[in-house]
Amino acid sequence: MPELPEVETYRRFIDEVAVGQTITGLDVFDKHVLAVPEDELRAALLGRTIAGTGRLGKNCFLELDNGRLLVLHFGMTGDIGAYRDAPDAPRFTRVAWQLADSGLNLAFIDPRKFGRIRLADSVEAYQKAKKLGPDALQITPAELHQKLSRRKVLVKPLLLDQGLTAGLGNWIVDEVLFQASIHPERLGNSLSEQETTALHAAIQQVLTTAIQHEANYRHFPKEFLIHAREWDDSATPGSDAHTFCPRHAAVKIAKSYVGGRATYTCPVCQPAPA
DNA sequence: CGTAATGTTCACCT
DNA sequence: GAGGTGAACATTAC
Repeated sequence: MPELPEVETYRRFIDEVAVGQTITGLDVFDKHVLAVPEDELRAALLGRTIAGTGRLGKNCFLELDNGRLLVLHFGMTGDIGAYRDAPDAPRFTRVAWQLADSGLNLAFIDPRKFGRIRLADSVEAYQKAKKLGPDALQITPAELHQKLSRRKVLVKPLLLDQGLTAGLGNWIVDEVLFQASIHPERLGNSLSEQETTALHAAIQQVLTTAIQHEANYRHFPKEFLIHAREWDDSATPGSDAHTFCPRHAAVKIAKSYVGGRATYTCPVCQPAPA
């Protein structure tokens, strides 16, 4: 799940559950998701109070009272949760933090274990170390245009590149390109300023809409392409209406692979480059 | 049983 | 260096 809107939703959850709380315990059920030695993590966290939260792209920050950061990246299947008693720990909880005041445990849940937990000295240091570009909600139209226009690369992989802008994932890139009527195989340097402007507006619109719906894709507006993705089949068995373009009732959404990733497009809305 | 999967990274090739 | 391709990671769910 975790693209920018999910991570923002997790951040808000952590903000409500954990800010102001002191960390009194760390449970590591599977150290595979730790990118720092467990001892170091324990020493850095125990007794510290969570002063606030932050987010950059798909990375979530818990700001400690000494200025350091606990950084959560959720990989492909990560999630966040809370529980009071050990038997109630969500399935696939890999790490949990005991919060003194509420008695709750904050859970890092990750079935596939591609997520990672690390420490950082500051957002800037982390951003530099991981070579992350500006957050997808912060990048300006001019910046986006400049970055795209310098590269002779397919626009879809470009938008997925966290160094160009941070936070866009596979589903959202497809949605954004559909909303902006741009084919994913257009080259970055082939986009007009007008197209980049439309792209920027689509990024803003899709992300803010997704966040409003707490990243629950099934609640997205019906003019969103996302409903054409295969996973919606299981949500609405027997119906195939959703496999058509929201703007062209007779046009089937096409599935292909761009940059090695499953890609959905409307052949009419998004004409392939010559 | 086979297949695909929301992310990231690295090796290897042109 | 730039860009493309494919695999690997670990595991579930369909």
